[in-house]
Amino acid sequence: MFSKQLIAASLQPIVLTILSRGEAYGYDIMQRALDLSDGKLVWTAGTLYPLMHRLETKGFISAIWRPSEAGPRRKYYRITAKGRSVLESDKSEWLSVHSILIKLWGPELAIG
Amino acid sequence: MFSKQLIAASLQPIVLTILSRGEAYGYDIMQRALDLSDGKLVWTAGTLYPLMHRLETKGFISAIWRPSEAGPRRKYYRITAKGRSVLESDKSEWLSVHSILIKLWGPELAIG
DNA sequence: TGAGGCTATGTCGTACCGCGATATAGTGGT
DNA sequence: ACCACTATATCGCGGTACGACATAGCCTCA
Repeated sequence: MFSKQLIAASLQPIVLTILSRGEAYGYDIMQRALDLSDGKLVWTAGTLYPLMHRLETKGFISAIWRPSEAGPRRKYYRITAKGRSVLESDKSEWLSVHSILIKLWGPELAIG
Repeated sequence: MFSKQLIAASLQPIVLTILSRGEAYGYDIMQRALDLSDGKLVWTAGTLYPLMHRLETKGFISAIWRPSEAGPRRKYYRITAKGRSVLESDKSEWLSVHSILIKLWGPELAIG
């Protein structure tokens, strides 16, 4: 679907944004990303869980184990204050690069 | 400046877009990217030249050596038909991911 | 003459990361 | 009993940004 690089660039902002709306567990986050992208953001467990661990190690999110009503226990994540600040800078970086691309893809005079 | 991942996601589209306007050599491409990003896209030689070699190997660009009027000889690159087609799909992938992010971040950011 | 700076291209090593493969385990349907 | 879905975890491979280093031509200033 999307290139490895594009996935890499959008993974963290998407996960942090989802968590900024409230706590969620890994598998749920995968499903939500799949839904809101019309099936285009196909993450696998080998992609998501290592990312969640990295985000936790860096202090961007925190985790709590909770039993499920039906099925295996779940690890619920919450975004931290540090995570929110990182999300804001991720947003601004993305929008900055986007504006450069739009400028490039616009009229021919975009390049000196 | 920008995260490694964002750089990785935008490098190829930016280089291919610049070359879609006409031939250019590596060092020139670095300078142009620096200019049109107001100094934010700071690529180094260790980033750019291996990329150019990869793009050439993949058949997205082709190269011709030419002497410089003053200074070392230059390797001029041109985008190929395959490269143009890759650029189009890069564009559409980027815009697709962008629209997902904008949707996530809310309509107020879509205006700016 | 020569030292430093800019242009111009190249390679190597390190660190990081997406992702397929694999493992483990609880629950529910046929 | 078997399969599918849920849920988390780890390992290894391949790809890649980037700092460090190497090479070389040209120009300016002392």
